[in-house]
Amino acid sequence: MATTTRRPRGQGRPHASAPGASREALLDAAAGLFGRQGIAATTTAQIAAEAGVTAAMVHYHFAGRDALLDALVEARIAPLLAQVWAPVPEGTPVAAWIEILVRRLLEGPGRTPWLPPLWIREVLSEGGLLRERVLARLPVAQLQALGAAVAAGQARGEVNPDLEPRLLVLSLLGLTMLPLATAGLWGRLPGAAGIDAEAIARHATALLTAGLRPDRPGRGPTRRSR
Amino acid sequence: MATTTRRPRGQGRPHASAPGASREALLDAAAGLFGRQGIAATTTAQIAAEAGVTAAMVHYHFAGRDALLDALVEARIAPLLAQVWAPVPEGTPVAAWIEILVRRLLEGPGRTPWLPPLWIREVLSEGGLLRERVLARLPVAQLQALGAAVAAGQARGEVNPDLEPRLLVLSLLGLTMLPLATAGLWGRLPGAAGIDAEAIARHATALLTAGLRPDRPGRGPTRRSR
DNA sequence: CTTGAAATTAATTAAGGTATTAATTAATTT
DNA sequence: AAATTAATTAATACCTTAATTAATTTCAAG
Repeated sequence: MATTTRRPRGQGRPHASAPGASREALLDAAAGLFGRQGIAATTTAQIAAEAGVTAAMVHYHFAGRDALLDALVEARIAPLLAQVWAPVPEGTPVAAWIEILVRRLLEGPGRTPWLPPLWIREVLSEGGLLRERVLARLPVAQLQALGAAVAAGQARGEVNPDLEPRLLVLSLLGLTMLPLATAGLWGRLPGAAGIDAEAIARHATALLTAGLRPDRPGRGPTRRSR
Repeated sequence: MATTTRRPRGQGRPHASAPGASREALLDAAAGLFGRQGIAATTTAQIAAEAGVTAAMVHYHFAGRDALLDALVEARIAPLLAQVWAPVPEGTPVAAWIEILVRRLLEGPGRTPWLPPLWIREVLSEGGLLRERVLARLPVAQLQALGAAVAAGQARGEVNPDLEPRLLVLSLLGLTMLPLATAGLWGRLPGAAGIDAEAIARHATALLTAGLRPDRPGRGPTRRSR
């Protein structure tokens, strides 16, 4: 829990520090709590406490609780989205494209502890409170381009024809963000310690590349360098 | 919205109907609302209204809102869990086992509209309100048996060695429950209509079987009979 | 220095939610 | 029948939370 310097602050304007510091602190506190507890279960008082200010500050820096959500998407989530969906070189083959996306997902959002649970819960889940706001910022053109590339690959016989191009991105999320979001869960299942982002990346890539089948039947484990 | 006969009911004990009817109605209403809005965002008053009774009934049939969650897990979720994890014949090969699980997931939980979102949001997600309750009912032995079978298959060179056995079940959920839970989302993305449970099953099975690669390079689409 | 704007806390208010109790009617037992 | 138990609504007390306002302190510009 927020190990910020929590000396009880008196009333009045505080001594000069980084400008906008408390605003940033509120956004960070909100992101963390939302990731851990979900948005609906988090009160403004909790956010303020974790940020080291009072609840009134939420209404000073933002118009209210709802506007805080807008600001969070704008300031913390949109940049990560842009990072993942940055353009790939023209003509990148589908398999390579997918692998790039997996790597980016695990290097950006995957390293932001609050993001995977927040994404799963508040964007993908039915009735999630960030759905509309994030939906409006999805890079639709990029998504469609990937779908088209997959379909083209299928037509040329280079991509598994039983795959549904429009489900592929969701599968990607299911193989990366979902395991990350549930990390706290399997810690309590017997014998499931020591699964880190690297393991998730290897597993996801392996599954996407070859499915359950061995890469070349009969070989030993392929040691993936890093 | 609950198309039950909603004639305003007077005070006092109602005329005999199915015994325990209002209790069941409350559980159904809770499941539906929880699936659509999430647990934290659903009030007892909403549940009661959808069930056609007053909020006081929640405290009559259950000890309170919290005990309602226990009852929901017991009466509505545990049976679905048991159905999915019913034993498979001794010695079933890994690939077939996985395919059985995919089919069961889509035929049981997958046909229960409220379950996928509820599972994603309240079981898998960090801080989900059903986590502890469901965790206590997971068929740990079954899960471990599957993990062991996968590891054995890898040792014999029959299963992709880069897969992480302990992540496989989660991957299964990511390829089945997650797309179902987000069905409401892609309805609003351009050109993504008409993806039903059948399509999800085909996509998931294809991905698990062969990954992105065509089954036998150069062939046309394999028409999967059903 | 003085004055107005900025950043913050404390205190208050209003809305909404859960749980509780009393009253009411139907069913069951004696 | 009479008494008791079961199922239900209505009213309300209590608590939590979001939002507002007033007071307080610091900063920056003339």
